[in-house]
Formats: sequence, structure tokens, C-alpha cells
Amino acid sequence: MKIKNNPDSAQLIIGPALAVDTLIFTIREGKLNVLLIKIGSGPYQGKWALPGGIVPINETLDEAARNILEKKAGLKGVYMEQLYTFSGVARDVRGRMVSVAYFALVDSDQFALKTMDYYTDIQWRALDHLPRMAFDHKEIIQYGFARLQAKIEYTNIAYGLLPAEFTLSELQAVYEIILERALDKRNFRKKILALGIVQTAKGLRRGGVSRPAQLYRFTQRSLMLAQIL
Amino acid sequence: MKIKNNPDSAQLIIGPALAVDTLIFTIREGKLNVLLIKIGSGPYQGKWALPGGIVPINETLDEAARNILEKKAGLKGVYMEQLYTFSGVARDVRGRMVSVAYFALVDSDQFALKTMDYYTDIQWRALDHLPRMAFDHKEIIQYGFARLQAKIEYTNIAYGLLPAEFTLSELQAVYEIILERALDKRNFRKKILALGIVQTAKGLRRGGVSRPAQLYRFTQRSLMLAQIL
DNA sequence: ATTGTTAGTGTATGTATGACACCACAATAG
DNA sequence: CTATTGTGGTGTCATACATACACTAACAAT
Repeated sequence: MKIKNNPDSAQLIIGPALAVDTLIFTIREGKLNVLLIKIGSGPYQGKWALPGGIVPINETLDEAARNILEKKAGLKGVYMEQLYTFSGVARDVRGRMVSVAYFALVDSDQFALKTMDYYTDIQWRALDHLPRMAFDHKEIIQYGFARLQAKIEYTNIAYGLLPAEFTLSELQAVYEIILERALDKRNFRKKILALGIVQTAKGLRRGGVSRPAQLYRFTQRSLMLAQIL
Repeated sequence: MKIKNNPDSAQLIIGPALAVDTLIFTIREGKLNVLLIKIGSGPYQGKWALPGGIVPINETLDEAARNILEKKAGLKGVYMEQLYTFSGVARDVRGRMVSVAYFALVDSDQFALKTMDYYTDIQWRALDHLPRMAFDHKEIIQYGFARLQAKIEYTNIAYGLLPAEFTLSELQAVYEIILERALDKRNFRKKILALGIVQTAKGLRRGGVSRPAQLYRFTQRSLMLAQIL
């Protein structure tokens, strides 16, 4: 199938084109949000989409995902993991396109959004109020959300959504928002502390309306297995 | 990046070529095996590889995986699930190639292997005695094995490895081989029966050296969640 | 009839889970 | 200064679950 392979890193092939799409979750105002961009031209003009783009010939998918997220949405240094590869033959009306979806969780306070490239807007959008979306991106979001719900139960992946220091109530809120159910406060704290995935930081969260809360930090800010629920 | 898009299903693009590789596990003689083919020509001549091939322009990845497995290895009707997409820039010396790996479990007694296409051989090979392999296929196998070990603990995926009717001892052997540890017979049977993922079939497994065993069948021969271990 | 081999079964103990209510401490209002 | 409000922080008990463990049953082979 391959036609040509230039060592100076260009090759012409016949087959599906390859893209990556990035699915970035955050929590804002008590809700789970995703990062979307508004498409400014072409057949999907005015619709919203995940930040994505074509995979360059000389980059791995991990690299391409990182670079595309930075270029299209201005988010630097976000570590994503591969989610799934979507390949419906009609998923892009402009031609055959296979897309590898990546996802990550971020603390939205750490990033200022800026519109880039040929997009007309960029926004955090609540998962329960998604706008009209281009391609099969709604499906990608649903798939990623399911993965997130599963993964938060047996890993420490939630660290991505929180600042370096946080209270146990804030951590519990993250779990409740993602799992969409209430958790018992005492059992939750017992479990989290017994697992040793967090340690006390010095200092209290002051400035709230009530008793200050002890601050904690994750012992590891990298993916670890830990059966939480 | 796209150059051309013919509606009669051909498009020329610049970018990585896209392939699928299929990772088929089975159990033979008490060991976990994978299906490998021996490459007959080109820079990887004489090395072994997973059955794989280029994704046609008009097929989804699921379809391509099924068709390639049938065409390259003669296995029809095997239902695979997507494993991971591998994209190292040097994974194929012939040019830039991204590969979507699929995997499945089969009962090797149900399939006769036949060498096809330009391959010189096809064999089941024990996972602990793999030959020299082409591309990054050893890495794909390791990744798939890890996924299998995880997945057999919380799904009924083992049904793929067994015939329609089987004994509980045979089922337990499957678990012990994949998990590489011994399981307690009474606890295993208790758990499996309590979960209701199998039901008694009529008949006994006779012809063994000892007391005949009750036959069972899976209540569902499709992927179900079930916390087994 | 004896021996060998695998099938099949129950109990007891420790561990994890889930339900549940009150006092502590700070901020704020009066 | 006192009372009120709001969130932080803690322990126990009951139940379910996981684990460890040993003997009898049924058939085949001799």
C-alpha cells in the first residue's frame, strides 16, 4: 500500500489519515467540564470539537497529542494517556480519518485559555450541557467519561484535578462529582488515609466560612494503582 | 495535510501509514500461547510477527482486524477488542507506521492453522518461549498479556478460551495459567457459582482417569463485568 | 479388591465495608 | 461578647466477604 518513503521524513501513502484528539477534563463550579474549541471554517463551521489535529510524520502519538494540545489550546505540559482509537468511516465528512483520542485531567485554575489557530472560541463546557459537536466527538467524550469513572475508583488519577495542596473535603467532592453519587465522609477519609495516597501538608485552608481544614498533598503525583472504592 | 479525496474510496495523504495487528491468545498444553506468523521476505525475513496488515480505506479498524486475521491466519469469526495503538517512530524500518493492536482469546481446538499469503509459517507459540520477533511485536504481546491478566479478574473474558461445555477444574486451570498463581479450589468454585456466570450443563466429563466432573456452560458468551478475584 | 487420581464439599477466622451522629473550631451577625 | 451558622473531624458496630484449610466420593486401571 505504501507508495514512497523519503528519509527526510515525508511519505505518501494511500489509506486513512491519522489524527489525535485531546479530551481534557476539569472541575469548575462543582461540575465536570471538558475543553472545547469552536470551529471557524469548513463544513463544521460553528460547531464545537475537541482540540485535535493531524499526526506529523515524525512524531509519536504521545508527542503529537502534547504538541497539538499546546498549539490548538495553549495548554503546555499536560500529560495525557491514550484513550481509544476511533475509526468510523463517516466520522469526518471531509475524508477518511482515524483518530486516536487522548485524555487528561487538569486543574483549570492552572491554565488560562486562549483561542488559537483558526478556531473562533475556546471554552470549558459542562459535560451535562454540551453544545452541538462536530465529528464523533460527543461519543469520544462519553467514552472518556466512562473510563474516568472506572479509573478514579482504582487509581489516584484524581490528583490531576487538584492543586498541590487540598483538603480531604475537596478531594471527596471530586469523587462525588465524577461518580455522581454521595460518599460517606468518615468512610472516605478512613479509606484515603489508610491507602497512604495522601499525606498531611503543613498549614490549614483558612478563609472559609467555618473551621479551617487540614491541607494534604498527594504522596505521588503520578498514576498509581489504589483500590479506593 | 490531506491531498486528495476520491469518493470512490481512495485518498492520498501525507502522514503515518496505518496498520492493525492482531494478538490472539490461546491455551495449549497448560501454557498460554500466541498466534504468530513467520515473515517470508523483506527486511524482517525469518522473524516472527503478529498477524497484521494495512487498514483499507473503506474499513473501520474492527472490520480491518477481523478481515486481516482471516486473510493472514485463516481464523474466521473471531471477535476482538481494541488493545492499544502503537506509534514509535522506528517501529517499522520500512517507513512510518502506526499500528492499532487488537486482541482476542480463542479455543485453539476450534481452529486449524493454515499458512497464507506470503508468510512461510504460522504457529501457536508459548508466551514464555517467544522467538525473535519483528517490529515492536514483543512489546505488544507483553502489553496484551498485562491487559489480559487484569481483565480476567473482573470480567468473564475467559469464555473465549474454553469450549461450550467445560468443567470447573478446567476453568480454574485457565485462571491459574493466566494469573500465574495457584487458586484455592473451594473458594474458586464458591465464587464462580455465586456470581452466576456459569450454569450446569447436562452431562459429565467422562473418559478422564478419575471421577467424572460436572459440565458447565457460560450463561453469557459475551463480555460481562464480574468481580471474580 | 486395591490403588491412584481428580471431583466435590463446609467451617471457622480474620478483614473490609457500610451505616450512622456528635463535638470542634472558626467566621459572622446581632 | 454572645449566639448562630457552617464545615471539619472523629469511632463503633454489624454485616459481608475473603481466606485458609482436609476429607470423602466416584471412577479408571491394575
